[in-house]
Amino acid sequence: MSPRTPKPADDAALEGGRRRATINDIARIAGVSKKTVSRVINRSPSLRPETREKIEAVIAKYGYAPDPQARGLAFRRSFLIGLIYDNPNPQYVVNMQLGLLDGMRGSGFELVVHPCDRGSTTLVPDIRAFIERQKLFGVVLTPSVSEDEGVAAMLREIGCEYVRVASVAVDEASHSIVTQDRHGGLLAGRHLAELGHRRVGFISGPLTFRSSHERRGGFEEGLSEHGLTLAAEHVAEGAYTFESGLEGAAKLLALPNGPTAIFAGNDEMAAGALHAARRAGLSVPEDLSVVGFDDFQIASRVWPPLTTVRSPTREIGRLASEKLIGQAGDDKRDPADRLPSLVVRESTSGPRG
Amino acid sequence: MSPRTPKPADDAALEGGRRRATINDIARIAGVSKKTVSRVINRSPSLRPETREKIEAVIAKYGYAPDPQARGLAFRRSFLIGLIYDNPNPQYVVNMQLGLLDGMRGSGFELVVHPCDRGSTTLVPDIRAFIERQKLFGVVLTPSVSEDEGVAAMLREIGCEYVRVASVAVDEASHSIVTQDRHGGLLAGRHLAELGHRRVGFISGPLTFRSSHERRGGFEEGLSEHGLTLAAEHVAEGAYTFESGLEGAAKLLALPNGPTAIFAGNDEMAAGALHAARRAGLSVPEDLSVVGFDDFQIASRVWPPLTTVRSPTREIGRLASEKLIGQAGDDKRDPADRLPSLVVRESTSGPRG
DNA sequence: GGTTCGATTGACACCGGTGTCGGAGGAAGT
DNA sequence: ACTTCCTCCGACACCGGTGTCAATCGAACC
Repeated sequence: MSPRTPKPADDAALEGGRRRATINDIARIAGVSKKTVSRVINRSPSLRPETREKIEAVIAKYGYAPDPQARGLAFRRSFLIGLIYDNPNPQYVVNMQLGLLDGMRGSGFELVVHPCDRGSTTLVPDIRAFIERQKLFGVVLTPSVSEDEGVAAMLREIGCEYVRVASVAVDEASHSIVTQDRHGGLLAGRHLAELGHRRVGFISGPLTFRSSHERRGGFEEGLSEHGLTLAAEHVAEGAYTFESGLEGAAKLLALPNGPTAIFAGNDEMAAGALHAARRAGLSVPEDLSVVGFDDFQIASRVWPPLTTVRSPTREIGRLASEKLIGQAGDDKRDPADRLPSLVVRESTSGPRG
Repeated sequence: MSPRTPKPADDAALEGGRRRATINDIARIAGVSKKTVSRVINRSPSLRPETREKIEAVIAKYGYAPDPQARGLAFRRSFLIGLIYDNPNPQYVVNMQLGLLDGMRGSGFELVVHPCDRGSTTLVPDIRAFIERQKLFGVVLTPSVSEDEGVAAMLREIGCEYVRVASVAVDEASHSIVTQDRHGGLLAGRHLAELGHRRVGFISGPLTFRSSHERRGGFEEGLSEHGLTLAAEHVAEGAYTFESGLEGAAKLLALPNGPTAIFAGNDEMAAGALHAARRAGLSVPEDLSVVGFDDFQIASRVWPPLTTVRSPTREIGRLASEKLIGQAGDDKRDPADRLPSLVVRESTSGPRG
């Protein structure tokens, strides 16, 4: 009937917690304009401390939190972070998500996931539509989409914040996080060399992945520290899949003077190598040592448990989201936490005899 | 200088694709009010077909898509779906996410992930804050949070749409998707009985998970079809973890007249059972048959590859999101697709002798 | 032919925030 | 005492949609 509901009724709902407070409520109760409340929310410096405190008290009392949608509408930008990935390994994806969420906690941002297919002809427009539709604040890209320059160019063009996680610096420092895969490969190479192996093999990931080259490069570096080299015929090209690891290892083991140790580009392929060894009647580690990469769950579930390189995926994820929302800065943690490390289990030993 | 920028300049940006069209642009160009454009977006029935077509043509020409934030603000509800989970298995989580995205494709909704800890004392308020902050359209809950009545009560109280994925109907049909774990257990029981085993063991998941009871119940049902029963001393309580599977199996294998076959509540525990058998000097399947549940990657990576029950997680996820956004209905797929199925590999055979 | 009525459509306020700009008020300068 | 300047704050429009309600229109009615 009456043109406007009387305010007291609204306030009752507010007090009772049946209605969330809005900026108007806070402004009215604190006796200021909504713009001033907005200034408190956005940490504007030009505010008298008393005013700020008065408003903060009211905000605290009513548990007010600004509506991200309304704020986003006015800002022309949402408070959502997109994770764009094409890595099919579930554990990688989940660890990355957990890390991203670690870095976003308490920031008011949310994580929206967006798997994609790098082989798709509509990759770039699809990602673009995703970003523009939701007016994403920014995106995190992981390998191998993170290595796609077409996608990166589009992101720059539309002015979307982004962080690319990759095994080498594929972009300027503010836009990339490097995973130091080379260092991981080096640890694997050193380990096998130190155990006394002379003939070692390598099963690479797909050559379209930078990490394949980095892991191999580091591996060769580790070997060379001990005067060893990686013979070309002892390298098999895999695809980061179990089956490709099985086939690659089978090929190497069929060689007349094959390797006594194999470094596989990831745990999945190392598990395949274990199966290949079993089929060839070889026991691990006595007849063949195997080293993996990632230290995902599978590494400790297979038999024998895999010696592998642990990659700090979750930590990397945390860094990525912190960098994206500009909360980086005072990172007091040891940078060594971000380096891959070697986890020695039972799949490696010195060569027989 | 001038109070308003002349429109022509804006239109140039629009034509050039440098500016996204808004409802105002469409209305102006189509020569109608924005409210009428809004009506075509929302499929309002009271619109003359010619008007609708005229507007749709303009929308198509400019590739207009409504801004979810603005729409959400007016609707007091976002177009985000939350996935709330506490299942620590990466593959489960990723498959579920993929399934949810399958069901949401083209609907304009996005998926926001929210892992949680069911043991936390602030579980309910945390989830509530998550939902209210983003004004989520709805949420999907997976085990075991999906079985929490406190969470469900809160969801009903705040009027949030939700779908609970669980192994039994924990809520009314419109709010739950049941995974038929009992049927999966039955397949495992039948399989082992048909192979000729007489003494079989079971390693359960945590008793706080409904699925633990369902899988066991189905298993016993399958056994009983062949006149077998599950002896109480042949049951070990696990926790769905590799280690608990290892310990549980070790306990059963140490029994004087232990089981010749073990059904583990999931693949992780089955992998643990494999390790326990190896440590006990038993070979699988000759001395011990092992059956898992889930058919995650690990099942085919261990040695011997596991006979296991495949759960259609991705399919379940698709159903969940379709139900949530009300796109269910004409599902012409075979309902049998949603039933667990048995995948026979090399970890099972008849008992020795 | 005037009236009634349902089907279409538009004007306007509103969702809950932010940007712009101008005004009030006190301190400092002359 | 009168400017001048700076600090702090509010009025108002706007972001891009939707809800409400009234206006318009042609067809059907008496």
